[in-house]
Amino acid sequence: MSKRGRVQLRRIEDKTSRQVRFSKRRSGLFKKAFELAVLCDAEVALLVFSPGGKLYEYSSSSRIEKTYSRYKQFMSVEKDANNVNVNEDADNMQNNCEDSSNSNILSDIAHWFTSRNIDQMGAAELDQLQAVLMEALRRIKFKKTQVSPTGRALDLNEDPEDN
Amino acid sequence: MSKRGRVQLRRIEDKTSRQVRFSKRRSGLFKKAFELAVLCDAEVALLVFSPGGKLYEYSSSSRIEKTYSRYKQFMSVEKDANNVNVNEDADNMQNNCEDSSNSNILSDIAHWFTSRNIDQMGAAELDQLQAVLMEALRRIKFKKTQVSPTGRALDLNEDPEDN
DNA sequence: AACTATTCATAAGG
DNA sequence: TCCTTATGAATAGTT
Repeated sequence: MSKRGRVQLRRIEDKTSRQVRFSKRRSGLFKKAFELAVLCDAEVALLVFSPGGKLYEYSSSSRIEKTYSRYKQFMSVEKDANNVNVNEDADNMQNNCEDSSNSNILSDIAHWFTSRNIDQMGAAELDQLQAVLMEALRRIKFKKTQVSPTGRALDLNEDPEDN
Repeated sequence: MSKRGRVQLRRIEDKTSRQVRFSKRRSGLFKKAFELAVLCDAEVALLVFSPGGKLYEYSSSSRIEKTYSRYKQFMSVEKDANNVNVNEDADNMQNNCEDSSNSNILSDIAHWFTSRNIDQMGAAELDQLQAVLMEALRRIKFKKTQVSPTGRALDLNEDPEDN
């Protein structure tokens, strides 16, 4: 008997034993995830792809998507809270308004995309999404008239009103 | 000394010990997740919300979003495979292709929006984002010609065909 | 937060 | 893949 139990924390090169360890550790991990959720009343979502590309999932809530939405929302709130007026060089009231409108629109779109699949949308939702996307495009165009980081001035189909 | 280590698999009622258990088990779980990813070369994403609403996350890939996109894609492929032709009135090969392309584009856009703030993008990124949005709009329009759940056919006059 | 008795997870082998 | 078992790891209860 050689030494058992010890673990070297690096990728197991032998394919067979990697596969075996994956099975064992995967079940252990999912068990722990489940226990954490039950014992501690936590919301847990776990996604695992095996090296072979097979999917294993666990979610303490009804669906992974639900937890992921909560995650996205959490992140966007964090971002909004941290990001308050970072880039202030050539700003004025109007500029600030533009910027925060951009952020809101982006959040809205991100939320749209993650909460719904386009394949499941009806005509009304498609209309709404289309409107939001077009608005986002409008803002991008506007933004392009404001900045030209690569040096060259960008052509503008909207206001030639730069900082 | 009473019996140690033994676990009853149900919610811990005492708030303090639930909190303590949560901390301990959470770090154990994250460690295991990390080890599985490294040892077995798996892709792992883990989201945990504590009962108090605090977020803990781990992803073996660069971002949770990436793994989630893969998950969505996996699911939609599964769905296609299991569900062969469920809503099939006017479908053909091209239709199916369109649908899976939609999913991919949505994931990409969602990822864009959540990983970057438009205010921080340079011209090149704005170009790229604009292209992606326009492609999304194109697909929405295509979709609209296919379905009209509310009865009416939808017109499409907007084409932000410039840069 | 640190300790320790105990249970749990699992590596190696069959 | 499943079973066994020695060993290391995790952790519940205590301080």
